[in-house]
Amino acid sequence: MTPDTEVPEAGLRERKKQQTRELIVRVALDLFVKQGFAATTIPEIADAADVSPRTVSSYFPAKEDLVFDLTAATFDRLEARLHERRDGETTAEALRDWIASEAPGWDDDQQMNVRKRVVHESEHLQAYSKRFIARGEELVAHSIASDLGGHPDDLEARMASAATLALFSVLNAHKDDAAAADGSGNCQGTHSREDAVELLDRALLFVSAGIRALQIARAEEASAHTLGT
Amino acid sequence: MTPDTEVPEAGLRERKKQQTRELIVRVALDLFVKQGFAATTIPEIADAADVSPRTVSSYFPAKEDLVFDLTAATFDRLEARLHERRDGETTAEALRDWIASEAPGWDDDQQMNVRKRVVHESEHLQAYSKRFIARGEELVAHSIASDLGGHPDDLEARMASAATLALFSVLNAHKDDAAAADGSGNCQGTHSREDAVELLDRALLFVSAGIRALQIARAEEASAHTLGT
DNA sequence: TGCAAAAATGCATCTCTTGCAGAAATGCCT
DNA sequence: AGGCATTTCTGCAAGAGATGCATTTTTGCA
Repeated sequence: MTPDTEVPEAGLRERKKQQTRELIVRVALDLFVKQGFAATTIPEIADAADVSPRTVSSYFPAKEDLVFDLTAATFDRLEARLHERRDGETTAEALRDWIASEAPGWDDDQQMNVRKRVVHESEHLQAYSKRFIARGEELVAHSIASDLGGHPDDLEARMASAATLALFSVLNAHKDDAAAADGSGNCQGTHSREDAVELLDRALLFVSAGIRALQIARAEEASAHTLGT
Repeated sequence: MTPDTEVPEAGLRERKKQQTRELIVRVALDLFVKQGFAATTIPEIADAADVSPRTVSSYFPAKEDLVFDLTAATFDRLEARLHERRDGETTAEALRDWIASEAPGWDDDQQMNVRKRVVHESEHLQAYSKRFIARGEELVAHSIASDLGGHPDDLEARMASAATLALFSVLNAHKDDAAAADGSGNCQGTHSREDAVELLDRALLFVSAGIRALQIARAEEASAHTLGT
């Protein structure tokens, strides 16, 4: 057993690992932008990062995961945030909190912008990105279900989470617009910093209205039954 | 030019092609059930279907497409239905119509049940299935946007379509439950025939309530501006 | 300094995917 | 019926990613 704290600072070894990982991602995204995703081979990436191809594959089970490394981390944090919310804290509140802490980085982060550009011109990657959205939906659905005291596979929870996550489609679409309108490949921050929070609020409004509508409908149905209609 | 009608009956050649395609799908699903998706190779499938491996790959660009052949066709019909709706017909109405005509086949169809079983035990296939859901969302988002006179990438359209398509998550989840509860692999119709339409109605209720909420919010915001708040 | 764990590497293999050219079949016209 | 054009199927081969395994190198710690 390690004597004291386990989380504070990872060993130097761990840090180096992380460093290598980031290097590979950086190099890979670079090549993807220059030559396209499909046209870039893993050995190429390995060369550029000064590691063996086998190492790349070890870090990233699928080539596509190189593109979504940050995305995965973002959703990791969502998962953590949803799990560690205080008693009584709503999923909506946790989401708001999470977005508020994530969004500020989205505009400036070079990685994010590069990723967007790469994904934008590859149907395959767009499809792959859905995996992460799906993961988000799963997380939110479970969280909402626990709020509502229902099952994660209930229509309400499912619709609510799907609608909430739709936010990302919008966000990405807007960024694409910005990038496209820009003409040049350079698509740095246009907006979305506070947009993200604002959009989420609208989404939450939508969702809560929807849920309420279903609850009312159910109540009416129940009373109708009681009255023997 | 062909003399008269062009659509009525496809040539015999076309029919045979379709026949081969279906044979391959049938055989493939069979093997997938028996040995699992990953453990089944394309040459195996080709052998079983008495065609060359190259032919299989020609018909189905990706091995996964063998699993979702019917799914793709279903969404083809959705696309057609949404395109050919009469003036004034709501997306919701078209959806209802579409579901009503599709759902009856879902329970009995052996293919569907087999597909579900295969997909259920493969994360990879579950992820792949999202591609079709995404396509559906795209279609519905466009349709709704044209109803609302907005852009398909507007939050409302996006949320509405996402929430609507969430129906399939629920449907599949329920069928999974049924299959799991059944114990034996035999998971034939438990419900969902009319469930699908009923669920859709609930979904549409949810969606319309959400949209209305957003519209109201927007209106209030506008009046607030006018009043100089 | 030396040892044990962890990481990186090299190698081999399997499978999918795709392009290309030739063979086979199908449809149609004379 | 025969012949021709088109479409499909087939066989071959190369390219790339994913993965298991054994080996070497690095790192952390006693």
